Amino acid sequence: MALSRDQVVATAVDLLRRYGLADLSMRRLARELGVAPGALYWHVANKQELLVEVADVLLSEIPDPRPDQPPAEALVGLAVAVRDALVQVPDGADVVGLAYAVEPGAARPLRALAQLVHDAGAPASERDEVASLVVHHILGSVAGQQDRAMAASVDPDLPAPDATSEAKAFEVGLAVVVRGLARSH
Amino acid sequence: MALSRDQVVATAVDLLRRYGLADLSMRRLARELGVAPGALYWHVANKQELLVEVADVLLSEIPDPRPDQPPAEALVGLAVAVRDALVQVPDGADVVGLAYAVEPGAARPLRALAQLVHDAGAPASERDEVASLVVHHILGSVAGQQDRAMAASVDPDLPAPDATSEAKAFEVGLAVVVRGLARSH
DNA sequence: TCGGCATACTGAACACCGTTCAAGTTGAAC
DNA sequence: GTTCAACTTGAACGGTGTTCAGTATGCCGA
Repeated sequence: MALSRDQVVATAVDLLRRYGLADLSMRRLARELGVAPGALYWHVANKQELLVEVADVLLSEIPDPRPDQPPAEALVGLAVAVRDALVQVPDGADVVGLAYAVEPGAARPLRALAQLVHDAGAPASERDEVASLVVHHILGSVAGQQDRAMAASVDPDLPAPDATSEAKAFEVGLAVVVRGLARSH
Repeated sequence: MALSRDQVVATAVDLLRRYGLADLSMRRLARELGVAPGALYWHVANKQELLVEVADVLLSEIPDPRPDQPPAEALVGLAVAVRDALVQVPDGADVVGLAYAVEPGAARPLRALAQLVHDAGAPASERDEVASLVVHHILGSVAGQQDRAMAASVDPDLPAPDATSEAKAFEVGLAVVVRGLARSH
């Protein structure tokens, strides 16, 4: 059976999940699919486009927030959910960061985040600015935790980061944002 | 005269400033110094270490905040100064982001930022968490602006980002953080 | 003045990378 | 059975970070 774009993207996601971004090369991906590297370029324009697609898949698995919660609570819940989804994936923050730079509103959870920022008190004119503050906080937190984990695995003198307290630290920053949001007008 | 570590780092900074991270390869750097690539490894353990040093130089040029301002104002001023310094350097956010991941408190301006976060109302237990929120906001904002500029230069249909309004957008998010920081009750 | 020695550097190689493209192979429609 | 598009190959182009045996340079004690 012929290769399909979806198959290429799905295998890329799998490779990322298992080995991280450094091992997600076009050549490695082709080998995994039993195909010559050039074949990938029939289905995908270049690696960057592929990674945007991969980011979409990662984000698409995050459920929508429940509509019955107060907005501030829903905002925190969704931000935590996005963070949780991305820490599981090696280099998840880098991949999504790239995609977010290309088009910030492409993925549904990120659009929902912007909406909740508005509902939680930001005027419409500041919605996207504050949403990107939250997104950067998520991506920075994920990248930081993963970098520290990586550093600790290389140099055993360094303390391995604890997932729970990293998550707590993230929520501290998030709470400041939510508080600042409530005090507009 | 023999090469020195400082000379290697300074030339790396220069190359970054002029051509960006993609053109800051060990080979290119060696060519610029009139030396074989292997020679660099006498002065620097690897590229990552070099980039951390480069980030230090970029940040070291940022002046300390004036001590007579109210903390919230000083915090905004310093954050804006750091942002301003980094937008001038192609891929400045990536380079500093890498260094920040390795050791968050290495550069003086970032330590000062954490101090000001405390002065502006964060309890000591939340100082570093909120500081990293601000740092991620800075780096995300810089990376975003530069990515959009890059995208616009490739595809002329896209709007070129306006530096002034990008800076304004950054300050909107920053203001939310500062507001959330001000002592509750 | 000579030998020895640390410092500094070269040249070549290793094992990769993303991307392009002429030429080849399929498989379905006519 | 032929034609035509869809798809794939194989080979190449021009890079990348890093290693390391060997070579040169300059200083220091004898």
